[in-house]
Amino acid sequence: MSEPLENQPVIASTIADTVCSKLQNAIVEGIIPAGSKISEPALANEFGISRGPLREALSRLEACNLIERKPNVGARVVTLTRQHLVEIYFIRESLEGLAARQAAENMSDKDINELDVLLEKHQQQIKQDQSYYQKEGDMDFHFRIIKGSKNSHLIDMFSNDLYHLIRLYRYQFGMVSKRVPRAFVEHGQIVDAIRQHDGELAQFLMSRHIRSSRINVEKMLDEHLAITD
Amino acid sequence: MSEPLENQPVIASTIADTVCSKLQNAIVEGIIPAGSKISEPALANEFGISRGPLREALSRLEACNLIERKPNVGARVVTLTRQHLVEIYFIRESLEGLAARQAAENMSDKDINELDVLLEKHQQQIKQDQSYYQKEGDMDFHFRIIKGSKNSHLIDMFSNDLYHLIRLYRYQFGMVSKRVPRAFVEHGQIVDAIRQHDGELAQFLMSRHIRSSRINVEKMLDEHLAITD
DNA sequence: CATATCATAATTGTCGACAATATAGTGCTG
DNA sequence: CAGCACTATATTGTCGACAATTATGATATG
Repeated sequence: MSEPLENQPVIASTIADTVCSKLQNAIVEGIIPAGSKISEPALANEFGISRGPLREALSRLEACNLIERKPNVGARVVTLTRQHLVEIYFIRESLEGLAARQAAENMSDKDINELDVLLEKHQQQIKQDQSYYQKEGDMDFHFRIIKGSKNSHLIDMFSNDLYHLIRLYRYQFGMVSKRVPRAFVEHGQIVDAIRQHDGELAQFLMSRHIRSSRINVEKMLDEHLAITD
Repeated sequence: MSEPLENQPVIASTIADTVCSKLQNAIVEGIIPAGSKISEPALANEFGISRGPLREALSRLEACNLIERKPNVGARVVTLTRQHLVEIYFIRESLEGLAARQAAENMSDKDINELDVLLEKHQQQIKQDQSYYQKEGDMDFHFRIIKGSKNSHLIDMFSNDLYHLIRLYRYQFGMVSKRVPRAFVEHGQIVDAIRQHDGELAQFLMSRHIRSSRINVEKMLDEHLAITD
């Protein structure tokens, strides 16, 4: 982590906000490695700010579960474990199922058309840069559905917590999956269900989509661990 | 809010932690009213602390969605709305369904026995103080199931976010429901399903349990609003 | 009288220093 | 040489003061 953390794109108003966003990206991208200790004086110095706003930023990082803090000891970037990843998948299977259902009930035709546009864009991306799609494109789609649910608390939970963790694991475990084409097809099915305002079907498809993804990831992790160990 | 906020029971290590807990209770119990503005100097003074740790506490309150903060403007206690409450119920229906399923899969016999004890205790409480049961007893049960899932991230999400919001709405909207006996029976059914390690059934029962509760609350709110408006 | 403008006051954001706690290293003892 | 105690160092927690921003209120103007 001897890299320029202080120049990373972001638009915010308070220093704590800015720094928080930069740190989020830095952690997700591994510039600050998982499990590493965070020194307040060092970081504050690196950003050229005081420890006050830095601590505020750390508070928010703790809230989105990117770091863990112990009183009088300090903060560490979370460690990535298979178990934690699987836990998140189960939660997503449940929550995004709900999101899809409510999206089918609450999305306007305009919203849905924009979803179509997104899918089309993704279809192009897949041919070019599977890695990018897998990291960000897929996330775009899922987040769009969440927002489509119009359930503001659900949207909040995602934005503050799961969003960053999902990105974190994607970047750090970053394994290219053969499931990308299949997943893309499933996205299409989900959008179809939403278009027909079939909440039950959308929920079923989304839950199964994420469940399949989880099983795939579990399999890949098992193989990978079997090799590295 | 001219009441003694500073003497409320809590055990923690850092000042920010202590104050955070006290504020959580104060907000839940309405000592600091919903929607009211929070003055940092005033509160810090009331607790006899500096603004530093107070701001740290406010950060955490924001994380558990008890207050909202705008940069350069300040913090307000969240306002309670019917829509928000319903959103939370949908999320609970989804998440606690998952929790019940995983609890059925992961709870030990010892855990389940303790659940039985809890139910027995509740049976006594119902006869004595329905109000207390409805506020805290019911919460105890649901939280116990969450913990039983052994899904640490799920437990975290509840502890930091939903737990306080549920209590908040219970206390502030505090309406006595005729559903208490019925709900208690449903709790028993859920425990039975968990005892048999029937995850699917436990999930179904828990989701339906919360759905029923939501519908009941919606009905009561409609009636109540019809009267007050 | 209502509205806009400006000066004042109050509140939030940020900083640097001090106190309390934990970590690291050294020396001592078995 | 291993393990423990103690000292020294570094880190975190807390405080009070200053800077930047926003809210308030008085005055002037249409």
